[in-house]
Amino acid sequence: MIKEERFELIRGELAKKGIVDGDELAALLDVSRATIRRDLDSLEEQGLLKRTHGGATAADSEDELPFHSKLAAYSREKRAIGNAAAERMPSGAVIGCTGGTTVMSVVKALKGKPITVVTNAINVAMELAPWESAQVIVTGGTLRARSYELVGHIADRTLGEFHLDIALLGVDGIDIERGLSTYTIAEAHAAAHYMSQAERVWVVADHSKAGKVAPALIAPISKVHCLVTDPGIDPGLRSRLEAAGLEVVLAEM
Amino acid sequence: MIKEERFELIRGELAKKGIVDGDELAALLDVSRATIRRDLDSLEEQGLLKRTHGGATAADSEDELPFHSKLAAYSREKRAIGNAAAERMPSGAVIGCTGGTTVMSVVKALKGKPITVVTNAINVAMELAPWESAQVIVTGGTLRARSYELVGHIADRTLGEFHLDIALLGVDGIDIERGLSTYTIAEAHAAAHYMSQAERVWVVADHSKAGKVAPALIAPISKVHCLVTDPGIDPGLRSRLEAAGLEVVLAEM
DNA sequence: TTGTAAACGTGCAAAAACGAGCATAAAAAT
DNA sequence: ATTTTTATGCTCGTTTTTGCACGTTTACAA
Repeated sequence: MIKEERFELIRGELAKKGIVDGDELAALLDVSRATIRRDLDSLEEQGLLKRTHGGATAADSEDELPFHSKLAAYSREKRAIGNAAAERMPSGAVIGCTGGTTVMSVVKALKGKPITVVTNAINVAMELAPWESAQVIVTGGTLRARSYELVGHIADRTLGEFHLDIALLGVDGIDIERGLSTYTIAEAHAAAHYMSQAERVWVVADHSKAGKVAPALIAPISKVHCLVTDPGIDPGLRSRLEAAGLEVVLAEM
Repeated sequence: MIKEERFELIRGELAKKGIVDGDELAALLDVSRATIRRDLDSLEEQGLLKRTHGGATAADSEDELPFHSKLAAYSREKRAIGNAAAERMPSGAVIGCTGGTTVMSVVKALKGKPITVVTNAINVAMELAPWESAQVIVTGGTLRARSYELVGHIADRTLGEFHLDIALLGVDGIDIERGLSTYTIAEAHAAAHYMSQAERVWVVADHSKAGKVAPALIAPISKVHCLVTDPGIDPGLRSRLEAAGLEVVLAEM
């Protein structure tokens, strides 16, 4: 029996029982405990399980969170932006939220506020689920692979039934000429739909997005009422954005 | 038996009974009282329970994790049921899923299988999000407070647009006379709707639900094709269920 | 309030598990 | 065929965990 074969069996046992015992594995696979320990070490290094004394437990099944990696970038700035945006959010507002890590920071800071949230991002909904203060409406739709956003005609139809006080958008690019943009058409479409249903449009983005243009265009700057970003934004760009009639809020850090 | 295994069983007992006795645990786990006391100390430090003289009670700060605590009750049985149900799930099937911890166990075991899942539970959707093998459709709707289920006319309308191969239901009670039942009307309504859209109905429930009747009735036993449960079910009850034309699958533990 | 029995905590010794190093055996490369 | 690499099992010293003993504290009832 080769190593990979053992790895497979160990993972199988782990999936079946949740907890494995070193002695049992040694007997089951007919190898020494030393080998089992080395195997468990390897598997732990791959993040497939968590070692304990005497065996191992299933790793907290956050196997592939494509968001965790992104969250690391500018996380300080995102947190500050989240707090600033949440602070300015009026109680009782009906808010439409796209997905995205910056929007998630705002949602986290909104905990406990009496608001209504309409969203097509299930991670936003999950975050608010334990809090009775917020009423949460999920649009429904098809879950985009490796994302947490719902898209398609179901999402569109549901969103069309709501009037929003504020559309809260996270974007990948914000530019004077080209306006708001993001990486995928589906996200751009959802963002544009939120804007069309909303009284006011707030954009949250760290300063690295300012001046950038991503492939999928959403809308011109003129449609945006407020941008919440961090103090790292270029002052000249900020002036031009304000000259375009956009309120720019700099989060305190 | 390793320490983590004891921890899990202690949490399970706690979730089942709400209060545990040190002597009972010592007898059940076949370790000394000193070890039990040390275990309880550890678990208290993790905030998973509250120590008392002679044992421990469930921690009351369940605001943050309304789900984790529930998961502990019969977690071994639920995992076994999840594996058994997932194994019997045909590739490519279109499955409708309610929420509930037992259904979540099945969904976790379905990782990597090529299936289509229609669900009104956002935690189910979150679990499947990283896996490209599954196509996930979320019904949308209003998020029930402190739960992860979407309800209301949006959920109904979306669900009505789908034909399901299998309705996968988690219930709180399954009884010969009264049929399937659950704790809230909203959940019962959702479950009944899944049933009406599905070719076949599978119910997953640990043996503690067998013979019980919860307040909100869903449907009679005759509408169910298959029950996946654990070997702890009363043999007489099992016979009567099978006599009623229901296939009963006992998960291997 | 006071007595009593059960439970608690601490110190200590035994047992189990761990990590590191080394020798052997198998596999791969030369 | 021989060398190099890799994998496995074993030993030994160290760390962690467990069980027991004993004095102290707590809960319950008279």
